[in-house]
Amino acid sequence: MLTKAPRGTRDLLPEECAKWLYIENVFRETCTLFGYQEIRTPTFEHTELFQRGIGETTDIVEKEMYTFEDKSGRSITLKPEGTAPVARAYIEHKLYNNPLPVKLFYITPCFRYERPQAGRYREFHQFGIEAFGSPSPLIDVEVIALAVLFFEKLGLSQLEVHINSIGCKACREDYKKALKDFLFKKKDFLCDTCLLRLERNPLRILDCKNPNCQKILEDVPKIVDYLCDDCRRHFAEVEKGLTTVGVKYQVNPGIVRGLDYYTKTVFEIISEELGAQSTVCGGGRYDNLIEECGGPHTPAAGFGIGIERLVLILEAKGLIEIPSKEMDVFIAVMDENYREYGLQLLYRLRKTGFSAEMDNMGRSLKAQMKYASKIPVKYAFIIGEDEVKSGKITVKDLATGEQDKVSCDEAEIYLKNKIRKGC
RNA sequence: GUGGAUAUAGUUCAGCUGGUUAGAACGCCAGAUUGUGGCUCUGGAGGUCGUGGGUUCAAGUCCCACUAUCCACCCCA
Repeated sequence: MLTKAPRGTRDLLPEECAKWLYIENVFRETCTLFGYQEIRTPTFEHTELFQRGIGETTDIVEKEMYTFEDKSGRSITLKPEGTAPVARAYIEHKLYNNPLPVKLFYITPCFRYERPQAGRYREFHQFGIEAFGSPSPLIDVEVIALAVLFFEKLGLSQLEVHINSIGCKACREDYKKALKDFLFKKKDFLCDTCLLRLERNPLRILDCKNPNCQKILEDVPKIVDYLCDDCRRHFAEVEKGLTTVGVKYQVNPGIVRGLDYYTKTVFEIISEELGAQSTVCGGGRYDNLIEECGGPHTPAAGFGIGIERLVLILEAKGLIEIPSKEMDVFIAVMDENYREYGLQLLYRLRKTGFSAEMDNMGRSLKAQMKYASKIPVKYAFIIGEDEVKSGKITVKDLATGEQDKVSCDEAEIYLKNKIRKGC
């Protein structure tokens, strides 16, 4: 236990960190292009926020939250998703006094107590964006388009965009009733979990994967047929907007999303590279969340992207760039007598902006050279008796094996000309 | 929470029906006549065989429990 990360968590070793950093940079870049600004919210919140925001009957709140009491008896929960905390911050800091819409993005760890699986961890990370204050379908379009552009920048253009509308409060109730009536007649053919859902949350039956239920669902009433005029118009404009900005999508009536706060547009972006967890991005519009959390009526929309899943896809497709960790210089010294001379040069180079390294293991010159080529490093500076006497360092290009003599004073200039960097 | 598979060096694995000091490859470290890497050769370090019980003269090898990992269900990112 002592030497093992807790179940469902993991360490990102340097090589993996480099990949994450690259992806994060692409995400930040994309968000900036769309005018979204970064926000960072706490790792934990009052439990109440998630109960109220996500919904008491959702799986997340019912069985997946990391909830505990702190030393003064407050109920605290590690954030299971990113939207509710951002919504809370929006209200707390009265960001609605800014010119609307307020557009924010975040990169955050999330925590859910579940059995780990392919692309599923107990601590996982999300990229997300939220746009507050605009009821316009063009915001829905922008949110989806931002995700799509982000994936494209990473080289992923084959991902499927599935969209649906689950209506507003009013039309959803009508639909739920119609759905219940329909399914009630077929209840003998539904699986056990769907029978439970029939009472508690009938919408959830729509994405059941049980083959028998799937068959029944073929003729199920579709929510698009129950949308009110406003919701119908909204959805049509989302579709039109997506087409205008060149986002390919498909309408999928099965997309209902597991969080209670969604209204109108919901969407998922799916990859076939992931096993059972095929959703890499999920989001939609949530026009009531801010008000339910005690803020002014504020329509909003956003998405969350699972970073671990994204990395899995990029790795499967060979699209992940691993930046070279090659260093500029290794200073190899003959023996202890020349260490000080080398050390001075080492820090001179580092201060100038060259990455430089020197032996700290008491290795022989030969072993130092061996180590230098393993790091790896572009140039080895060799310092011994001759070099110190003449003031000229032996420089070896480890790629070609060629050697040069360079005045110690002009080492930076030499490097600058060779690798166009620093100074 | 449910089901299935797995658990041997840093890594990937071998170890047949239980039988002497648990192996290989790669990696790591050090040498190959003394101021230099990548190739080659030689040597070395490194394993409570997931943990705890049990069966047996004897268990990495059989049985049980626990833990962890992987996969799937549920649900989601």
